[in-house]
Amino acid sequence: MKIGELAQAAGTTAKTLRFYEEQGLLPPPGRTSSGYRDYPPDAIARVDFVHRGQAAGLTLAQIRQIMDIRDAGRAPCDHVRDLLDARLHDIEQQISQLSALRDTITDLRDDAAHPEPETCSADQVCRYL
Amino acid sequence: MKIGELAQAAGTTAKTLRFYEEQGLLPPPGRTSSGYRDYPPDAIARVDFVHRGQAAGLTLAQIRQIMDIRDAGRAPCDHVRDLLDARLHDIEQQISQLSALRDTITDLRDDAAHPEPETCSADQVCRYL
DNA sequence: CTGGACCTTCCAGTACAGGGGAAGGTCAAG
DNA sequence: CTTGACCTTCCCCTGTACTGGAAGGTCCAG
Repeated sequence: MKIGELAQAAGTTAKTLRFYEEQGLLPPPGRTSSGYRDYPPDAIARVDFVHRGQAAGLTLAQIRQIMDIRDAGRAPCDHVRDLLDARLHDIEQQISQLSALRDTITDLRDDAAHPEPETCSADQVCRYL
Repeated sequence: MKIGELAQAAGTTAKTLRFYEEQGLLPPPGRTSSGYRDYPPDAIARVDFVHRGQAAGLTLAQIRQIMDIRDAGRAPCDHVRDLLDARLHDIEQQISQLSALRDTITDLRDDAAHPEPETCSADQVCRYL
C-alpha cells in the first residue's frame, strides 16, 4: 500500500505519515523498486493507535514511548496507566485554572459591559484591565 | 530608568522588555548618549498592563491591539469587551472539551488499573487505547 | 586601570504537530 | 507520447512568548 492510500485509509495526509516515520512512530516501511514507500496492511492500525493516543491527550512523544515498549516485546500497561494518571492530573489542573480564569474574566467583562469612556483617564490604558 | 531597572520594577527581564518593544507593546524609549534605553517612569504601568492582559488570558497581539486603540486616542472599552467575550467563549469551550477528555481518560485509566498483560495480544499496541 | 556588572545588536533555538512548496522521478490512461 | 496524479527528498514556515548566547561597548568601584 502506497503512502497516499494509507493516508486516506487512516484519515490523514502523506505529509503527516512521513513526519510520523521521522518521529519514530511508524517503522520505515519497505520500498518498491522505484523507491515508493510500501506499507503493510497493519500500518493502518498503527496510525489509528496514534490517533487514539492523541484523542486521549497524549503527545506524539508519549505515544512513541508506548509503542517502543510494545515493540520491545513488553506489555506497556503500567506505563500507559502512569501516563494516563499524569494526564488526568494535568487536565484537572488545567480545568481549575481555566475555571478561575473564567470567573476573573466574567467579572471584568461585566464591568466592561457598562462602558463609560469618559471616566477613563487618557493616561491609563484601560479601566477594565 | 535603564532597562534592567524597569525589568526589576515590573517583575520581568530585560530580554523580555526588548521583545515587547519589538512586538510594538512598548514604544521605543529614548536613548542615553551612549545608546542605553532610557525609560520614562510610566513604562512600569505599561508593562503592568501587559501582565494584567496576560492574566486575563489575552495574547500579546490582542493586548497590543488594545494599546494601539488607546494610543490612537480612543477608548478601547468596546474592543476590550469583545475580546473578553471571545476569550470567555473560548474558555468555556476548552473547559467542556477538557471535561470530556477527563471522562474519557478516567474510563481508560480505570480499565488500565487492572493490568492483564496476558490478554494483550502482541500484535496490538495496547488494549487500553 | 582593571574587573565585573550592565548595556547594545544579532542570530538561533525552544515546544508542538505538522504545512507549503520546489525540484525531480514514476506510473497508468488516453 | 504526453498529461496528470502520485511519489521522492529537501528545506523553510506557521504561532506563542520568550530564552540563550556571542561579540562588543559602557559605567562605576576599588
